[in-house]
Amino acid sequence: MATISDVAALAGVSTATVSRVLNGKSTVDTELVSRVREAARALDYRPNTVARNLRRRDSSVLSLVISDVENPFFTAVARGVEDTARAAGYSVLLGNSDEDPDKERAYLELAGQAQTAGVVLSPTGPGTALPEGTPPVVAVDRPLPGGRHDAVLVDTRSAARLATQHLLDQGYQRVACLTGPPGVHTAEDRLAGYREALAGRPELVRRSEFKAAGARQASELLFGERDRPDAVLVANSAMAIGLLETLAQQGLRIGEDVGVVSFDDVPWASLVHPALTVVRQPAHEIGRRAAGLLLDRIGSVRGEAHTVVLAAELVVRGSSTREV
Amino acid sequence: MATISDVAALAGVSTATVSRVLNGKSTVDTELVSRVREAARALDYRPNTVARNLRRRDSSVLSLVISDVENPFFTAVARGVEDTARAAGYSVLLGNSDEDPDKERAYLELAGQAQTAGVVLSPTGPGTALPEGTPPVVAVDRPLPGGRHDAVLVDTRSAARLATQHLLDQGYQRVACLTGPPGVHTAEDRLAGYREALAGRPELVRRSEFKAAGARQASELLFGERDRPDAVLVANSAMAIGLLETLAQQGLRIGEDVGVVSFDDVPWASLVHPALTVVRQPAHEIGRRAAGLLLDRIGSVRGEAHTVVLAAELVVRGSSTREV
DNA sequence: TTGAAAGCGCTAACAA
DNA sequence: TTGTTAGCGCTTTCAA
Repeated sequence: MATISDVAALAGVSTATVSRVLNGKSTVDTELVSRVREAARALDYRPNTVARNLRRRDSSVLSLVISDVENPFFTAVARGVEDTARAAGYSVLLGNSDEDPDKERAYLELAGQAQTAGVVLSPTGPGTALPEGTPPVVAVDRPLPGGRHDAVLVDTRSAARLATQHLLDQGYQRVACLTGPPGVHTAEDRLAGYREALAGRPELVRRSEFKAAGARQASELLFGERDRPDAVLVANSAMAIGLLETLAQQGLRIGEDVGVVSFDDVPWASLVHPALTVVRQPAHEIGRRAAGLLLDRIGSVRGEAHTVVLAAELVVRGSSTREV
Repeated sequence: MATISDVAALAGVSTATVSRVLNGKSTVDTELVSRVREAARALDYRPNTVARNLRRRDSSVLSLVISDVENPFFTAVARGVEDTARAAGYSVLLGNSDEDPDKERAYLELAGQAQTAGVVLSPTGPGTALPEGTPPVVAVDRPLPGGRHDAVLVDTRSAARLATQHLLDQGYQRVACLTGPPGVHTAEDRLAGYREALAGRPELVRRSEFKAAGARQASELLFGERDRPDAVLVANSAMAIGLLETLAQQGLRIGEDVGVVSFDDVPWASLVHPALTVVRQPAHEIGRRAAGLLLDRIGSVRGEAHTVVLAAELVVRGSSTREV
């Protein structure tokens, strides 16, 4: 690979001039500009971004640390981040923390050491701490403890309340809530919304990790008991899979025997029968807004932390009604 | 952030000694080792990987350029890559080419300029060219033209043949193939397998991009014609969504009226009714093998290109049989 | 075993 | 407008 000195030598100028031409800084004689351009082309020169970043003490890559790459919600967030990052000339380094605080920490360390310009992070839990040297952070989906950081969240509590209320309105009597692990903000928030809607009715709560396997186990317990629920609010789409598998296995008809509302609209929601009623979160927009906030923060270090709270939308389909 | 000089100053040694201690190179007096260690801890020192990479002229990050982050197949490949990369002390820079050769090129440029140690790439198409300065590459899912690069592929042609044969064996008469864009290797391969199984019977081929929307359009055309197919082999899970939506809309019963086999086993395949018969590709293993090949290649620059071809498995469920 | 010194490729003061 | 020079933070000869 040709270096800047090779280009300078071929063009008969100093490396400083080459740098100026290539970065469009200050003004350079048009004659020299074309000589440099030509030399660069002739040598098929590409600037070494590592060297550039070292010198400039920043870079044009953002880190994105998410808790589950196989979750379509986070995948859509990632696209949102990538889209606005790209438009601003940034690229995105993705890390999958897999809900593991150790992995999360490793990726945050990397973000700092690798001179990443900033990070979009969906924290694994309340224990998330930012290592020394971490660049500006925007939290998504879940807030960072301390509230000193920008965040893009969803009003998932109201959504859970509305969803639960909807099930009650449809005549379901024993509405259960299948939510995520204790301490995880989204899990607690959805649970809180559920409780609000219940308004004193007996509650029926089960927890598992945000994966299909855990939700299947929890569902089996839930429906193995004497006082079965006749409706379930489930906290994400992976868990919905575990729940629906269990219902099918037990011969329970969705909608008719058991009303279901799941968080996250997924492409297959309309393909199951009856179609799945969901709480649709604006995942792509979350990513776009987060990247936007981060870019602002990188541009000018203003003080206050901004928290953007987006609304979720209840999309009613067949799984939450008996009038099929 | 503390630098290596700060540590050296505090420990009363040279930066060279600090470097030696931190990298475990050559032998350093135990006394000095502990002084350096302590100084590093006191200052909460973290090496600047950018500077290190510049000097060492390599790095411990791999690039992964895939053609669609929202496709569960590629997401699973990504996990495979990440898992083995992490185990070897590498991290992964993800780029989403979105089937766009320009984006792909941009990410490949980045991989080279950012001194990435290697790249795992699912090429967008036959036009994919590697820019000057691209590190070692291993192709996944689709081969790179020229055959000079390592690749991890799936024998998708045999799988398509078997899947088609299975539909014929089940008594379907007019089997159609809904495949990807012309020139895309996987699209052509699956089509070829379909044709082999047809063995002279009239073929019925439609193409679209590998997305739900395109497949829906194509399906509408396919089922709007006089001579409708009574079975379809569809080339990926996103396209399957478009197809199933169309069938539902037209009131056609899956399995009974129209047999369906789709590529890629997805979590929701068993939730639709009847459950979806699929060709299961070992996505996670593809990722693991690709990362393994890449790490080998990075370790020692041996000549020959290796191509690993993995088998796919037909998983028969209800959508491809009439005996529901 | 240790330190001095050079330099990875680039950018940014500072002079000219 | 251009070139000279001094680093960014680290690793690695080369001497001592």
